[in-house]
Amino acid sequence: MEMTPWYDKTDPSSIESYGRQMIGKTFRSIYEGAMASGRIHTIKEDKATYMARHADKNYKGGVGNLVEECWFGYRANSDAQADFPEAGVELKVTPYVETKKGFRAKERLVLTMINYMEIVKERDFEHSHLWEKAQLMLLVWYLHEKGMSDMDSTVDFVQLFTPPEEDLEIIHSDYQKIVAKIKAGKAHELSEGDTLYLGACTKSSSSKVRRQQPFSDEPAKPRAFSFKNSYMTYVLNHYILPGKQTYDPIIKHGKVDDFEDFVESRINAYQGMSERTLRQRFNLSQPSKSIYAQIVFRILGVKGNHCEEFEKAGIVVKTIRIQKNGKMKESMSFPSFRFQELADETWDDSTFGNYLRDTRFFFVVFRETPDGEYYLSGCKFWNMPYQDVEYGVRKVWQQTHDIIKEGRLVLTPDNRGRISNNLPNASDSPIAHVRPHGRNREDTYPLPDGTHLTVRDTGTGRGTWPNTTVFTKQCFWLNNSYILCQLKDIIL
DNA sequence: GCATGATCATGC
DNA sequence: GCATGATCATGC
Repeated sequence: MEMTPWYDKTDPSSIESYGRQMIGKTFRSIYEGAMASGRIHTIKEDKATYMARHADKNYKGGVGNLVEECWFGYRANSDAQADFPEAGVELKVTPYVETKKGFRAKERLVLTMINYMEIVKERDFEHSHLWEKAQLMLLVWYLHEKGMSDMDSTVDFVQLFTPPEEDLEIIHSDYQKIVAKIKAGKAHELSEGDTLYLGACTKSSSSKVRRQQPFSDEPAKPRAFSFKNSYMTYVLNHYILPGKQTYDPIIKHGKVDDFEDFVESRINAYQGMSERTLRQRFNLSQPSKSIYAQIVFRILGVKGNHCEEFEKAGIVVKTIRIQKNGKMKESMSFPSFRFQELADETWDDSTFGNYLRDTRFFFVVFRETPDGEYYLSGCKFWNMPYQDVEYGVRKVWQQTHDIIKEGRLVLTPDNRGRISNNLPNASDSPIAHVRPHGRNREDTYPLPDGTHLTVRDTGTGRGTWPNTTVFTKQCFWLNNSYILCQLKDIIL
């Protein structure tokens, strides 16, 4: 068997070029190669045990440990120290997935645990433990395919990565926001949506575990610094994969003190202008449904309805119209869910729960005046407060989940051709509800295997609706009254 | 006037 | 063609 040349562990580019020789190999073959070479002495287990352990979804080390042991030949450890201390390089083996729209990172990239008691003593970002870990990483990407063991995935890309200067500004201020929250005794209220590229993600073996924090008696969930999924998706598409289209950045050159402050003040410079005036100002032709979003992006000086920073941060722009009567006309909808997927999830790793935990929103508010025109009135970055997600939305989610999973869905046809259901309504919760969201009633998803709809016999319903195993697409909505309440501080 | 079921419209 | 954001419509 051919011996792969060893590498210089003090030299980043040597580590990278040695790492590149993994490209095209499966993790299984990396293991087999290591065993055949007789070079690796740290693995005492037999093949079957080792394989089973590393292929286990619950074994967090997974293929990362395998690469460390079998390719680079050092024993995997969870030391706080860098993986290649002499070179200052951290090894990260990370999956990506294929979607209908291209490729995205499968996960956030976990960098290092946050030690609440110690981090508040750190001098500054440049001297932080985090920066030590994140300033130079060897990213090893593999495609995760559904239903396939990662052992059979091949290494596709290997590349040294340092966050570019313009990202560093934002990462730096994310770090400060997280530390400030801990210093304010609010470690238990940390949320991934608080920040832009760098997040404080939960990290523990069970959702019950709690850690001590320095300035409050309230125990907090253990968390780690991570690059958000949206950021890693951008890194993958922008720096790793060739030929991906890019979006305009808002900050084109120079530095700004704080990204969000900058964006808010840009928008606020147009406060008080009507939709019509803004449309003329930016040469936008006929008003359409997306006119308000178009205005926002034109003000921010970017083409299209996307921008680089929002993509990286996973920021979702929501334009909000408040009517003369002071109410929001509509609640806020989200993508419809697949019933089977919802039934298979638990709250802690639910699609909707994670979306709310991870997403930062940028609300831009237009208000209707007595003349019937809408005027730009203000804006704010927002993410849902911890309690509202974990108690308020959770209740609605759980109720919906249980009804679908247990096959307790009941439809009641009325005498005007409409069919009501027993999923949580807006009047059942101050925060969220469930409503249809498809092309029309016939736009459906299948119900979980073995369940079907119960149609209540109301006299009009009998025999009208066949026993069916599909149901009109539904989604979670945030109540308009709730959103309005969250906007209180910017609505004069 | 609101709640809720139903549907439209745009962009990818 | 569909996902997603946005909006309509009507009975209570």
